Amino acid sequence: MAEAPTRTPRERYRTQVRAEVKERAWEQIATAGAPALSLNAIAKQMGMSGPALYRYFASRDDLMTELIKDAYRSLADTFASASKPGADLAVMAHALREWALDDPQRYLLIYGTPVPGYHAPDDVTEIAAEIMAILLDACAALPLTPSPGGPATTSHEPLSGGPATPPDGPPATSFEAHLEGHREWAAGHPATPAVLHRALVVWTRLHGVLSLELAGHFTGMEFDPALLYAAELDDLLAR
Amino acid sequence: MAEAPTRTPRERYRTQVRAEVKERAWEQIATAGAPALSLNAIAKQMGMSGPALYRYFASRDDLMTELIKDAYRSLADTFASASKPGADLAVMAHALREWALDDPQRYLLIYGTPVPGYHAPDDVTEIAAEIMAILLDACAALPLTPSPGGPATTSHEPLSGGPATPPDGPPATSFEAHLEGHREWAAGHPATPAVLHRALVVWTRLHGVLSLELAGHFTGMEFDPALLYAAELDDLLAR
DNA sequence: GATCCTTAGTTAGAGGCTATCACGAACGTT
DNA sequence: AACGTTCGTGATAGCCTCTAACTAAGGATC
Repeated sequence: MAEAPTRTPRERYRTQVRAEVKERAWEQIATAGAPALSLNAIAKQMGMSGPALYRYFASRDDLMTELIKDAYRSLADTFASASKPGADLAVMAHALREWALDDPQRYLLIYGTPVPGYHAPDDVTEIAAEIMAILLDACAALPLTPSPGGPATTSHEPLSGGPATPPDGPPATSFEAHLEGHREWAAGHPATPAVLHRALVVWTRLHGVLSLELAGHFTGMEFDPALLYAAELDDLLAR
Repeated sequence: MAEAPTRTPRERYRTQVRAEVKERAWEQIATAGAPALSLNAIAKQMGMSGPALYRYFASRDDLMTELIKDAYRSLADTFASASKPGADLAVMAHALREWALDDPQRYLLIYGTPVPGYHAPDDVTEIAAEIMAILLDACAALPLTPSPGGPATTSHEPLSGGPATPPDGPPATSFEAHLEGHREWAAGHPATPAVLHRALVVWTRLHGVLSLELAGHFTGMEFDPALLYAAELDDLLAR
């Protein structure tokens, strides 16, 4: 979305064309899915013929990765602005859902089926890290009150957070112990293993509900996905 | 996978060719993704030219939906055989993960990005219902021991299961109350709202971890997804 | 066994797509 | 005014899906 500051009228025109191409691309993706995206069709829509667009995008894949980057950027921005005031995880989760429902295919472009060998370019993983940092902040700011964590009945380990394990205490579960030794992905962020665990769980659980909802796996069922999402969020905030 | 019992040698040959086509299709999907599936390429691989395969599959989409159905069938079968003895949810979850990792694109064909307007045919939704029934059985058989559910500190509602709400008691959370009025999707299954909720949560949480892992979103991070999956499963079994 | 019908496979072809190339036209700069 | 850069064109090659007409082979029937 954010192009370089246009100077000459030529650059101005160029960026304007690129933006229009992307716009039409998003329309195509929203209505027919990413695989149906066609540079050719976009060119015809814009009144020019076929190969003209190759002056603006090196290839179809090039356009795709740029769209993916824009999607990440958009997500990071909405995430950032939702966490502005007090880093409330609840409003972030709500913003995430709004953003996803606003354009399901955009969400799925990021979190849906990838092409098997795909490896995201560096600038994209940077934005992903930016998103993760925001999530970590929000999880670190979370009041890790005791709440559940009664005496563990079996070998089952509750998510840490009980009275015996304050937020900055030692890892309370084996996975958090594992995280203590594998936290390079959160390097630069002063988060305890419990916070890392919390962030991962927030991510996977919200994505789990959202993904199935967007893919239409709840359509036959009559319950309201929003309530399931809210229940999961509630459970995440309760512990 | 399960073709009709072949009688005449002609039918025999026909089903054999169809099976080989599907096999090659799965190879293509596994290596290049579903959008790259090409009837033409498969035909050439099999030594015949172009349109020959249209005698066996009405269209590319026809082949695709049949592959999707087979994927569902395969998942339902592994699920069923994993729940045979005592319907242990843990072994089912493990079987699910094994099945998914065995062919990520097959999993993603079911649970990944769909084409926007897609509506699954009836025989597919039937298999999906079959899978859900197995999951519901397993969740109903779960020992819903008290465990967490201490005094709810805020307005947050724990997943029901505390001493005050036995498995067959009244709904303990607002979402479960909602489910009580929207349980047509589990019609024919004598499950309490708490069990329905549990089934949905098992589904979404395991899918959340699995989906992100298969899509490669954990690759940059050094932790072991298997342990996160195990931790989530543990948490599901603990309550 | 000869006939006939069904099925399997062929080539040809329309129309879509990505992508490259060579050419002409417009533009801004010098 | 002349020049080099940039933009758009048509032509072309090579994929793809899918239809149509034709041929060859298989099985059933008389």
